[in-house]
Amino acid sequence: MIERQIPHFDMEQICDSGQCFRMDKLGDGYYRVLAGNRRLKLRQRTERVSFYCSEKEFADFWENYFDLGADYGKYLERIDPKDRYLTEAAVNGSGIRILRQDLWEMIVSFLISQQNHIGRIRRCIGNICVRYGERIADRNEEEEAAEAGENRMDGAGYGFPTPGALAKATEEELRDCNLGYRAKYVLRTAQMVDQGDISLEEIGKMEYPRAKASLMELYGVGEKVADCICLFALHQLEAFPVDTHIRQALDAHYRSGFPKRKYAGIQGVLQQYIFYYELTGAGKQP
DNA sequence: TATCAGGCCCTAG
DNA sequence: CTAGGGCCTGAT
Repeated sequence: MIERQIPHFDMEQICDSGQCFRMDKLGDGYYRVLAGNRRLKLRQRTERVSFYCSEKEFADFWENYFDLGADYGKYLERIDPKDRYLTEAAVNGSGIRILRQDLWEMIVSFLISQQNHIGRIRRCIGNICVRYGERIADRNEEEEAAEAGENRMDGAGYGFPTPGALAKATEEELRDCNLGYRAKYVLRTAQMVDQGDISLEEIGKMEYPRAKASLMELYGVGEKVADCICLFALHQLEAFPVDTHIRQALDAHYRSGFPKRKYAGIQGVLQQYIFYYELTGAGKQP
């Protein structure tokens, strides 16, 4: 187990910020995180965080995943105190971090997220993991899960399916996973990637404008989804996804547009503060 | 019973 | 280039 004192880190906020659909509150400060074929349990009490994994796994993967090398105080300091709305939103969500997630996993997750509810998004993703993912739970974890009474098929024992695995699916199978009309988006995109029509490795090296444009060549990926992928997988903090919630917030508080110039390079972080504030904070109601 | 979710595709004009 | 219809499902 690894223990760390981490400023500006709040697992509950990260869970509810909606970047990751495979992260769960287990209660009593415990959380479960699934990423690719990895699985982590952790516990947070105030700023003290315990990671239940080896030093090596922490250093090789999770430290980077949670973006622990970044000083979010620097981002928060740049917020104009005269902007009361943004200041409140940032204080409200000051423990959010922009996770460094897998590119393919984000592509599929945000294809599924469109015009959809969080609960169903999570179910859909769980379904495709169970059906097309690799079994990853070891015996200990299975026993723990059973004890915790979480035996439902939520995909917690499975890794995220590869492009090849999803490319072999049929649209009907994916519809059975409850994807609805998004099934064809996931299928065609998986086939495009699997056949090498588009290289994820290349996209991973691109700067924001080219990466976004390339992602939008994928079937079912529009501007909003591309921005989510750029932000949550490529860690391009200049990406500023505008969904219906952000749209409403912008209309209400930034009639002349969000001051992207002023916040060059960190707009994505601020978008997360606003999104989380609109969803869970006082910004919820007009 | 309608509406609308963390949109996008496609077709008309 | 812009506008608008259609799309799975289910929570409210």
